[in-house]
Amino acid sequence: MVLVTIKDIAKKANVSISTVSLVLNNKGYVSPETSERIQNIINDLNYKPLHSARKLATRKTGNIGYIIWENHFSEVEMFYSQIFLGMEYAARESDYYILLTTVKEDFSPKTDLPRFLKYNDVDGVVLAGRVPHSLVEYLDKQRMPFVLVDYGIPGKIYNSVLIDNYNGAFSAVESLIQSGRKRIAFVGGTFSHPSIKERFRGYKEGLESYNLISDGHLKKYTYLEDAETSREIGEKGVSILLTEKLLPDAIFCCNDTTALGALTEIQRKKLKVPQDIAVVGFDDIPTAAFNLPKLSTVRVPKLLLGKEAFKLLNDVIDNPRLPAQTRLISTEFIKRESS
Amino acid sequence: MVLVTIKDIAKKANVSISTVSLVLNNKGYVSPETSERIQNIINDLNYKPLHSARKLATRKTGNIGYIIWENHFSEVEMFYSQIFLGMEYAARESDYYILLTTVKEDFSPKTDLPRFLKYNDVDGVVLAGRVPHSLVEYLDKQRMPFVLVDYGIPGKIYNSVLIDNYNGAFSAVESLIQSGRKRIAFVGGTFSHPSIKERFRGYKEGLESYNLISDGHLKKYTYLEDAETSREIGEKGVSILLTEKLLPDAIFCCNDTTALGALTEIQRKKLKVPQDIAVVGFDDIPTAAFNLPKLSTVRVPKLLLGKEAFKLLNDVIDNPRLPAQTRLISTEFIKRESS
DNA sequence: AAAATATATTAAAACGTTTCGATATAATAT
DNA sequence: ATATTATATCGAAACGTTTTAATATATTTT
Repeated sequence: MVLVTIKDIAKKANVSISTVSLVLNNKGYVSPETSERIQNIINDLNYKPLHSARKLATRKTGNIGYIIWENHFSEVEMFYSQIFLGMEYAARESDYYILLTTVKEDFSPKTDLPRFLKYNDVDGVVLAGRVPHSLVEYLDKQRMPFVLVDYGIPGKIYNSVLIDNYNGAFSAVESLIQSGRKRIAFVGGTFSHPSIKERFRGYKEGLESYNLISDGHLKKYTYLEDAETSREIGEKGVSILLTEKLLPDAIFCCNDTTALGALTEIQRKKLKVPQDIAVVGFDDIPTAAFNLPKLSTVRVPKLLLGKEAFKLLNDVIDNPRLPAQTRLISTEFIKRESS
Repeated sequence: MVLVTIKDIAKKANVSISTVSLVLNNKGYVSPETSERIQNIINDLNYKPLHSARKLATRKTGNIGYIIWENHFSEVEMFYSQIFLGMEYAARESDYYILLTTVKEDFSPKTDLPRFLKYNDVDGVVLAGRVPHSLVEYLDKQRMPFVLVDYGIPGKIYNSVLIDNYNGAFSAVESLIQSGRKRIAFVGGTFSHPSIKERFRGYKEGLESYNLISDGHLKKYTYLEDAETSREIGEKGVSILLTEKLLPDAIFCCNDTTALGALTEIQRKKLKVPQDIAVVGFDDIPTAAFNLPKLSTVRVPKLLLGKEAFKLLNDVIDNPRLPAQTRLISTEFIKRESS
């Protein structure tokens, strides 16, 4: 027998197809005895309902899309793969499959639409990280349920799962202060990314609440470059900060990648970490723990981000008219060797 | 109008559903005029055939699975994500979606089968890297078409796409020799992985063909540890090799991760790379280019691996009785700062 | 005791395709 | 002119589910 169908089960159980379908979806009324009998036969014959038939009947696709910026998947970052994995874990408890695809920086909805959107093969979409605004607008217009992860578009409110960047940064700075650091610098990239803006705010207000921010502090001890975050930015930032007469004694970087760049540059300048300068990052990418010295950082629970995004998306799919909501995921400061 | 169906197209074009289907799949005979007329209407109404209906009728799932070992996805390695991306690119030219999932080390077919296998939701599977043998046997027994990427099972011949590890290693060693190195060491991990075995063979025969391998050379200058490759192995390997009276002047590592570990340990011992010791890795993971010094390595074209795996799997799906074949992907030596 | 409701099961329609075989005409070979 | 073959189109069945409405019986409420 090549394929066991619902018909086979029905025949063997001496019931109609409908009844089998009812126990399959446990809907409606079916007596406990019949139900059990059918269940047993299903197990015996190892029957699995054919997805495509089911989808055709229910008019669902059973897929959800996961879209990230191509560079985020190609480059060093494991960040977005972890979010995906979190989603995949959550999806395993459900009937959904996740289709992962990437979009290019210069995305245009006319020409570059991911296949699963073009062919209507998903019931909803998760977008992680910086992502083309035109894509988000497109989804919104099409009334395709979607959730943003670790990103937001200024002036717009969408369903999203965000990192508690502010408190994460605040606690990192606080830890530096408590270990005696006084001149804490900031190195960061693209301010257009709201996460980074928030991290900067956490940094600033952390200093303020300990009265460690004098006039001109930010001017002296802040290096911001309007580019995608990278090791280079970290290196450049440090080499500029180290020209100050009064060296910073700690650097808070907008993420781990930047922090790793900062570390190499500091070491290249023959300074000791953490003795001369402490460094802390943000994200807790795997490399952070392997680096020398091991990088102190703010851990972002990536799997949880993915899981929460999946759950939120499901809520949105089930109830598309819900007002947009934001779920905040909190972080944890991890003290290692660099601070 | 909520959903455009083939019926709508047929009605508007004054033809039968069958004819529309024929142009959709360009099969059978349909006059150029009718065909064009139908095409235009399809475009006008932006009609997309419903996947689930199509799948139901054709008895295909339209999916292919991509399975990797969980650690390979969670850890630092971007290697397997890149292979996935190569597949995804190739899939975009086709009708297939790719379902990515991970399996655990202690996999058992009874309990841990990926959903898409359990529910028969894929037409074939690509397995990348080290992967549970029981899974491969299961697929083989089920006659599920599959392709191994960068892995093989001793004594078995399966459809696979492999890296030309031997020649890659050979050329790396050759390059070291040509830049004057004489005492070239090898540091590596799990010999149970056939790729590493091959890399070792390339290393050894490279030395032999230049007569650089004296009695006892391998004993002195080889560090092998039977564990998953890691930075730690690189560090440990170096710290042991550096106890030799006659220090090696170059180290060929079985992959970049190991090489990065080797580099940190060498630098920790206050030796200069490449002046005192040259280091070369294998794979060309993104970090290799960002490290200090930049790591010389053997580039493995990961996207190509993925693409080729996808193509081979398609061939196997179309013609399941084909004898198993192996496609070898060649590498390229990338000279950077570490050699 | 009748009416209303809860429980249990089913037949048949619907979901949107592909494909097989039938039919009809046009072009080519005998 | 007749028989073959190539071209063009279509009707109807099939793919394996879910769902709606109908039917029948059992239980509860009036």
